Amino acid sequence: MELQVIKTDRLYIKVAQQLSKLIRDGKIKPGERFPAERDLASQLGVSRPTIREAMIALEISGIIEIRTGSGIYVTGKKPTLYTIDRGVGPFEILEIRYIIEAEACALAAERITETQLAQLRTALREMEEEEKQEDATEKADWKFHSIIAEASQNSAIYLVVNWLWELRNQSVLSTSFLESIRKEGIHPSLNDHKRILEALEKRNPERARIAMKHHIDNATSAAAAHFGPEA
Amino acid sequence: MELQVIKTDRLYIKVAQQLSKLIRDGKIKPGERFPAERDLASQLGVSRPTIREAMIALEISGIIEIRTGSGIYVTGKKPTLYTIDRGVGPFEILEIRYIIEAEACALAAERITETQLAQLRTALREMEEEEKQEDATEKADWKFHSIIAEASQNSAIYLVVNWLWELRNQSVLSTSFLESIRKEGIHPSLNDHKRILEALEKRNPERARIAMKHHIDNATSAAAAHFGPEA
DNA sequence: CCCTGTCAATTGGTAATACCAATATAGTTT
DNA sequence: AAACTATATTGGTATTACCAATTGACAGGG
Repeated sequence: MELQVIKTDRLYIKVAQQLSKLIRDGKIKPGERFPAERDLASQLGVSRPTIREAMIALEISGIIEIRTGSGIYVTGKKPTLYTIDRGVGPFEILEIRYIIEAEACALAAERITETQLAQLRTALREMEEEEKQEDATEKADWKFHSIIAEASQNSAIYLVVNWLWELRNQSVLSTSFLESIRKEGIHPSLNDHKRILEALEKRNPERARIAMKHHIDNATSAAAAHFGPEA
Repeated sequence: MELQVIKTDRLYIKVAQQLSKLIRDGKIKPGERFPAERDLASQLGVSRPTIREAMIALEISGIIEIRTGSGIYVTGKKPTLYTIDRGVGPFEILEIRYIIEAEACALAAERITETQLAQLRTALREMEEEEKQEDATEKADWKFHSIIAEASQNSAIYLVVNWLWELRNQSVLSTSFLESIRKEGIHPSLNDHKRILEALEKRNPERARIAMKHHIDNATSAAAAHFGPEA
């Protein structure tokens, strides 16, 4: 018999759970602002430092955004994975994306809804628009991949894929790497994405898997040609 | 031209980065205790609430453990992924593990060191010992899979695999599910793990991939037989 | 009527101080 | 040597204060 350590949750954790429940229940919608810290403290019967501690937990999970002098806003983002010490290199990101996004694509081919197909078409059009701009942000590219992860109907896959994209965008190493790629005119291939979409429209898991692998292979080759494969 | 929002980091983030650097640099080793909050505040020239806010960030990344009345200890864990709202079901965990751990195993077959092979043999022996106990915790099972993820030499894979295991152990739904499985005498198959180890010893990626897929298939079938596949 | 500038109120950021509760350590007693 | 007690050290939470950023209201000028 193994005894478990009795550890009561700290107050800030309880408060954070309560506040995230307000968001989950739709009481405070994306874009809306929380009551001020002082008001929340009063309503919940806790101190302002405790509210601030709870807000830190919510902030780093990504579901709120804190703006000094303005307020605390619900981002509308799903809670994301978070790591403080990011030492993941760009090729490691590509390698794990090759593994996970290919299979996510195959699962999506079986499980995708018509709504999600329509969303993918929209994202593809946005990518076409983005490509005309000089310093596009690849928001549409991320959206495209995020919809596929969502269509896999596995929330762990969804969380991990979005974390990888966030990692890719936040990492100093990765962003300077991506900026160099952009300057050299290397863009995510629209043709690759069109093939992915076609495979999903045909609900063909094998073709979807192959199309996504091909796409990430291309991205990896482009990166390797730029930096060399050891980066 | 796209303007970027100028946003300075908050003080607690700067402090958290500094403190995690102390750990990374080996200044404070696993098991060791941080100076008291009051002392840290004095040394860093910030207030105690700011130290506490920074510690919250480190706590939920898993690299420190806070014990009331005792102190703040370095856990020795690598920073883990963290999500507040865990809605990932046990079958979703198994599904993504099927995807990622199989490929991690194939990569490990190419990249594993003799030291890691020795660590795997030790973990296997510990699993044998654990199986004799009535309420084993599967620590050795986790260790076995964690070593393989590490041997893949992809830190993103390592982070995600450990996050999945932590998710599996922390989720209320998953732990009650695992407890039911344990009560019915369903244990992780030692034979499966032996086959995985053999494939890694032979440095055969294809056999390693197949062995890991077979193992997770077996775990999924056992779970499905118990709960039904919609859980 | 619209735009700009100013001021005050509201908001978050950080700090200092206080007190409570949990733990650890040292000393005393059995 | 072990057990018990007391004290010091530690984290947990709260109160209050002040600073800085933002927002909104209002007034004045074009």
